[in-house]
Amino acid sequence: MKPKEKESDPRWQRRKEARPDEIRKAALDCFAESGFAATRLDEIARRAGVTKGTLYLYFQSKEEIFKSVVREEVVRNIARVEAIAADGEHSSAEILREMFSFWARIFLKTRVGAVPKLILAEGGNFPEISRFYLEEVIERGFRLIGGVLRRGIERGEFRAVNVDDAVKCIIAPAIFSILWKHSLEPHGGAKLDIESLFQTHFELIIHGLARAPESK
Amino acid sequence: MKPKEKESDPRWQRRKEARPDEIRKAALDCFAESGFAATRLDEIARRAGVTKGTLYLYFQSKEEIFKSVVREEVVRNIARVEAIAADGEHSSAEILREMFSFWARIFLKTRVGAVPKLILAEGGNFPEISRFYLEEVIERGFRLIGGVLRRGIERGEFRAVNVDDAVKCIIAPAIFSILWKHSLEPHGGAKLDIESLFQTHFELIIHGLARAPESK
Amino acid sequence: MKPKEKESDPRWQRRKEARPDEIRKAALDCFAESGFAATRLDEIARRAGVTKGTLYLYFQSKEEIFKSVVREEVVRNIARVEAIAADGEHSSAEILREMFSFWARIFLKTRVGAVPKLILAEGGNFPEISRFYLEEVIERGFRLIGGVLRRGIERGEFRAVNVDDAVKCIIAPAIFSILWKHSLEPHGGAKLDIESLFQTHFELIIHGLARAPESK
Amino acid sequence: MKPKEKESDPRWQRRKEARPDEIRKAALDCFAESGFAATRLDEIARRAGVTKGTLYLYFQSKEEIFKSVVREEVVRNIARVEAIAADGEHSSAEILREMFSFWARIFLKTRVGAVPKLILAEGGNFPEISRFYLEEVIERGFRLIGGVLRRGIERGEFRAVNVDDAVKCIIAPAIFSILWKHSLEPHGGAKLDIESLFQTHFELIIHGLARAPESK
DNA sequence: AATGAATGAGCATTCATTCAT
DNA sequence: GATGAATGAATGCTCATTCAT
Repeated sequence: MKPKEKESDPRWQRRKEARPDEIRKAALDCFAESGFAATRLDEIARRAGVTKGTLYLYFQSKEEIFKSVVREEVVRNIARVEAIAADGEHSSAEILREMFSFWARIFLKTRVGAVPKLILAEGGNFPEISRFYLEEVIERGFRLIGGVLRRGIERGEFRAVNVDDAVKCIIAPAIFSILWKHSLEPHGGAKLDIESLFQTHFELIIHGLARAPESK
Repeated sequence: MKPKEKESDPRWQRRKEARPDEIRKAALDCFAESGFAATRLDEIARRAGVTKGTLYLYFQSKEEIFKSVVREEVVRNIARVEAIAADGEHSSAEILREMFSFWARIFLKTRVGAVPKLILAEGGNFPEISRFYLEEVIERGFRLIGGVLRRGIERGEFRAVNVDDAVKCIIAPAIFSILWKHSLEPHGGAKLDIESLFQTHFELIIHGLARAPESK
Repeated sequence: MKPKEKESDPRWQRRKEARPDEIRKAALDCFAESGFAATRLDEIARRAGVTKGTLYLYFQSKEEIFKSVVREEVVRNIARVEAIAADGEHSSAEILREMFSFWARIFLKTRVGAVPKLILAEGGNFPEISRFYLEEVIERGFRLIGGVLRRGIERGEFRAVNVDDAVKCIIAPAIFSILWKHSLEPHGGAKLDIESLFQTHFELIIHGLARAPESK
Repeated sequence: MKPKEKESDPRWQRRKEARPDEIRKAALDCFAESGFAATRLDEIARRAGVTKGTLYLYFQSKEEIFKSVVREEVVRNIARVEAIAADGEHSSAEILREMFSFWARIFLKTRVGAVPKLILAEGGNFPEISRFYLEEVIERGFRLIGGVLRRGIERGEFRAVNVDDAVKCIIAPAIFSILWKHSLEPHGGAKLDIESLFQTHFELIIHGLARAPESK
């Protein structure tokens, strides 16, 4: 036995810290598959490799698990997007493209994409979560993209469109993508070629936004 | 008592036919507000002005009510959109604009808008419904818009974009609108000005689609 | 079958009204035997001849069942005691004796005696119940007996003792009796001869222990 | 770290012996406040300054803790009461008064008073404890008081009453006091003036209510 | 056709108990 | 001796579904 190594055993240290994360991971999987209400704590526990009681060592309730998942999986990505937007060297169009690219990598290739779907699907029953998500994610994201658009308009890169609306038009296909991926594709929807969609969307938007320089 | 007049009372006859529709109406309201899982049959019955037992006279289960609501609310709108698309006189851009207008009128101003939200949010738990909706509504809608786009490209009105992708880009803000209206606006999201959003979207898309006629 | 007799079938009518009462009866038995916390809803349901779900047709929660039992079993006896006390013809001593007699009949011969025990045992976890019982039963009872004592003192029947204290001294053996009956007698305590105890108590209270030295 | 000094540290040695007592003390507090069922081992451990696991070093189960508390808190007081009763010099009335005084000091001013309440309230679920308490405390106490009464009657100090009943009448207000203090006073019951109550009780018992009509 | 009382399987949550360290 | 993470059986409560009337 190795009772003394407790502190120094790296496996132990990892496990101890890892437990809540494993639970969150399992929970995200379950929530993504079945939604909040339809997810059973038994199932989360099973996938996390613990028992139901253990969940309550780390979280106060099913709802707290949900909140924690949302916070943990989402907030950690906000800063990254903000970093992209803060880039001053590239053209506004390139920044937009980079943001799309990030979105595609993070939200479409990982299970995190389920979070926005969850918010839309069941946020109604969790007003607090909705508000939190609205403030911490959506409004922050809108501000970011709005900033890039304004910058582009000021620099003469873009036409003077209604920025608030344009932001939504730009984001909409990204939202559409994750909903499609999570809700329709598994049930017979045609496979979505995200790269192609974003490429086309980017083209449309840029052509739509761009001042026709030589026109006139 | 007047048990005998039941049959001959015209009001009764109308009611008799109307029952399932009233239930569907009540159910749609409930589903739209709370989602499928969180909706109680008690509540549907209450709003329909009947008792819980009565629901089972017309529907086999909660799930069947859900399916029926989706089917019923959907089929009645398909033909209308197709009629608009079939219009051969106007320019492709005008047809698109007209379709947006229809969407705004029907899906955003009535409870029907809840249906797409329901599909996206909880379709995962009803593969059959998802498949039905996919085939009967989404693919049909895609084909419609895709047709208009191809027509526009053939006529030289639009640039030669990837039609499949462009369809999604065009539809996405409409989807976004109903999700926002149903899931975020009631919980603190800024009020969405649909008219303005669609106007901006249309502008962007048309500029994005349009061949710069004088360029070159 | 007799589908038409629903209204006129006396058994049906009785059953319909009787359900909550049957549940209360079963609940009182369970509570008396095991206390509030240790009583299982399954057990109450079983004894009432219904299922667990049925309990919730008539009561909102386990606590509400408890409250209802207390109210129903206790309040209905208050008026009777008050009627006894209102008697103006008999001597104060006779009224006291009559009250003892009532107590013995009701609280010691029926399961109702468990109620005070429950209050004492678990009232701490249900402050609302404690307060209710205190106001509706205890203070009302104290006032009644206090009234008789004051009447006796005014009439010269009794010595001028501290009425508030005397009330408690008079009631105490009655309380003691039900606690003994419910908590000790079933586990080996000697069988309590209530009649004899009350007789002795009455004697003691009226005449005291001390031999009146100069009398004789 | 100082693992080696453990053995030699006098404070530690004391602690070592004190552990079970600290646990019992904490447990008594909890049981007194919430009753047996509603008391959590977590809470006992917290108040005893140890962890839940430690409880199982000293006691086999929650029930064993309960039993131990009752036994420990009770035996230490038996001899004292017997010493009082053994007094041969004073009058029987004075001995009774002294016993009341002891009761008031010990059972009403310290946490020990909770023990009788626990027995009465939850003894039903612990037949073994009830029997133990009955034999070791109650019957012994009854014998003591009964002895004093018999002595008083033989000496001509008291009237010839039924001794078995009289013992209960004498003890009842003492029981009543601790029940009131523990169960009703904390939830809105009027504050009990024990000194006054016992004084009145003593008076009543010794002299009774009735004015001795022929006395002088 | 309509009712609504009754059902019972299902689930989140609690907590006494265990045991590896 | 002491810990505290982990357990899992137990239980109050919900709600879709049934069926006698």
